[in-house]
Amino acid sequence: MKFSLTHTDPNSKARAGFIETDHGRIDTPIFMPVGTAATVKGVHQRELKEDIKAQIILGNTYHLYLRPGLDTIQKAGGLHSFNGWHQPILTDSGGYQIFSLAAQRKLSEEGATFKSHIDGSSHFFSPENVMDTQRIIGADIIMAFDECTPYPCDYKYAKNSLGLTHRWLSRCIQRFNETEPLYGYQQTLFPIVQGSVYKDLREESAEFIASKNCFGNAIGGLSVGEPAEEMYAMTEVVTNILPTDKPRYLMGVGTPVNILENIALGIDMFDCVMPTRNARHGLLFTQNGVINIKNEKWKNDFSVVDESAHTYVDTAYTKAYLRHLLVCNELLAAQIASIHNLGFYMWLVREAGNKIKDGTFLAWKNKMVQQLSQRL
RNA sequence: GGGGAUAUACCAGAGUGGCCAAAUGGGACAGACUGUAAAUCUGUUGUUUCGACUUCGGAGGUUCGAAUCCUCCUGUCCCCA
Repeated sequence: MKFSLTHTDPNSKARAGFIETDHGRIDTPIFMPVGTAATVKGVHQRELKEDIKAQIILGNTYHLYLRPGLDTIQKAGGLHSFNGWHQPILTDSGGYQIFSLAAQRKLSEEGATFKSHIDGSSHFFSPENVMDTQRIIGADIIMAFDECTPYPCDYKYAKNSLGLTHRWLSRCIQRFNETEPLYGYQQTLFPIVQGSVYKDLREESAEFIASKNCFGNAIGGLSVGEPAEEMYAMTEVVTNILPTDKPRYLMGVGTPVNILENIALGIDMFDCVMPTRNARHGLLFTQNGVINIKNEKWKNDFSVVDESAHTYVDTAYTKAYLRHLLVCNELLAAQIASIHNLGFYMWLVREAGNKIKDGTFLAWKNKMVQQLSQRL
């Protein structure tokens, strides 16, 4: 696996480049659609590749471990073979589930005990078995097992949690280095910076993570409810420390504006459920602002979904029709809206890359940030 | 022709003397959603100058007090002939 940084923006810390993996190339900056349960909800792999132009998607260790289970994934020959997506995949480790399923887990030095959200059964995740599990799932990029702290989070908790995440990271790296990929292609491990919204903890964490000299580095524990300004402040603190010659992944971010602002701070990789979840709930992202397609105002608007036409659905259907499908709770609504939103997100990061390459990123970003926040 | 039932907000439907401007669904209208327990969740849905005011098919009556009890009228449904 190889990361090449080809362009840096003279007016900001934005960068452009590409990652080469055994499943293909990833241009950065990149957005990675989230496909928790081995599918990006509502979207065919073919649409992901050909219409949306996704280059890498996510999967989730916790969800895939519970269903269909590791035995099935291994028999399938790994996640790529199982779901028919033969481009790069990244798996989250379950660290986010420590945050989102907090009521159903117990943390210890050794690891985390979970109650399954499906049937209530108990399961134990440790840095070691999460590495083994991600070997079996077989993603190209796998994530360290961390604790994603909530917001707000008091300093003492954040500090203790950070220590645990760091100790877990050392164990993750050791296990990762002791094991081999199962399916004949390379895997790489990304460690995760934590530290909540505390500058000194973020600095400490970024330095520790950088010292591990992994292929790429991630920032976690943000976009969990904190004001955007705090998110940006923490990103900046961390990107000032992380090495420039390695990709930086800001986990779970975000809105189109969040993505542009964080690209400007030197982030290369993003993922977020927002384009797909909000699509299912009727929110469309466009370069002129956000549309709540369920609103009555669109009932008789027979203009196309999005004149920008980043994907075929944008001109194949009208706003009035998409609104109708959503109001009727038709499955096609989720599909159209998801393809649209993901196509828009992919266009956004692609365009950001183009602007970085031709040196006009900052002005373009500032103009876009104004437009994107509008409510249509 | 005889007997019985029923009428509640946009719809369906609870409520059968005061705690009722009226449960609950649905619909409608808004809002939320950031490493997915999410095709989910939340709010509003008579008027209002926020103190009140006018409502439960219509008219009248009983009562301190009526969606609730009584009388008549109107509509709808069911059974028998």
